[in-house]
Amino acid sequence: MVAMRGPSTSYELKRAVGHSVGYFWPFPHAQLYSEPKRLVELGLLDVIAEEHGRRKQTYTITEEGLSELRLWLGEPTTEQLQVRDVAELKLFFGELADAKDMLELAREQVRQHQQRIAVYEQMQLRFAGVPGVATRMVPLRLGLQLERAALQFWVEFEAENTG
Amino acid sequence: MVAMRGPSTSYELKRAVGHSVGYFWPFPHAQLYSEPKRLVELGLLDVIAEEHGRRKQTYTITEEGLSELRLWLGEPTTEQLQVRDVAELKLFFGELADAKDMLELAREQVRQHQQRIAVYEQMQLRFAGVPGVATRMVPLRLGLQLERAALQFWVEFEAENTG
DNA sequence: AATGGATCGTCTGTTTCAGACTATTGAGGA
DNA sequence: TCCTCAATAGTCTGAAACAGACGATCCATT
Repeated sequence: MVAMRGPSTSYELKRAVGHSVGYFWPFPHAQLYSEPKRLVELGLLDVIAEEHGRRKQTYTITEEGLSELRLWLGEPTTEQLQVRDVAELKLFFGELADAKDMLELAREQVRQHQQRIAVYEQMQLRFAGVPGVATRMVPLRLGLQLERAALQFWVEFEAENTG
Repeated sequence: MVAMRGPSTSYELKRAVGHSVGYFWPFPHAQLYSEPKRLVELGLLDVIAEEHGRRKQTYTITEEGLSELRLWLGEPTTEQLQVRDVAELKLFFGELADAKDMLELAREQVRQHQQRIAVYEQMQLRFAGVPGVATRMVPLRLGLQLERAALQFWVEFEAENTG
């Protein structure tokens, strides 16, 4: 996260993460403050303490940090994709639920996924022309694909279960 | 989870969960032992202590538990779908990585998603004819759709970044 | 009798997480 | 000028989630 935009403060990271990774993999901002500290101790980040009488720490990645990062990028990825979706969880109990409830669930999911897709498409548009950002948009495309797949599923489900 | 199959032990749940929800939303089995206890205290489950000299607790859902469950199923679902995928995370740093590494990442992802899809399709086939299980297969379909979307993405990505 | 696999369950320590809480800064209006 | 409010910057706490080692037991084979 750090390296991509040059030196950053935790707050800046928080914002950057907020509308990128954070969209599909949210995590509490407090970690954006505690993690850098850990990484500094490991020698992977440096602090460029500045202005404002000690508040506002700016971090840069060190050479070592960068090579660690690249190492990680080159490692095989064994973890499976995880999907956490309480809607899907509810689906597991479909038999027990009111048909009405499941239908409402589907409708709501359709709404939410449509909305999310709209947001993603907005982002794509906004950054479409900007040079250099192109590669950063790649993960967004995956997110979009997944959202669309989910949307399609719920639309079908709704159709099947409608009167 | 409990209600769908009638009274169960934690171990049975562990297995059942293992090849259903657990596929896309894994969690440690220890919770399958601690949670029921909590739910018993809340009056949502009953213990049918049996045989084996006190080991092996069998749980049933109570009337109250069932109505709580139904209540939950009827509640609006506000949580967004979460996707945790370290491959996608790595993609965010694509600029910094070796092109080679990203290509290998893509290839590996293609492999993994194909394999996962195969497993899901197997499951679908196996339970295709079995009566009563039909509705239980619904969430699987969503999982399958998502996997296919991911696969498609990585295939495209690989194509774009090859030679 | 010994092995080993499936069953059954506990325990420990670490991470993650949600979200409340505190401060500071800077811009704009009364 | 002073006030207020939003944005910025960061800490803290307690609760859940998590990984994974560990301890038992049962049962079928060798």
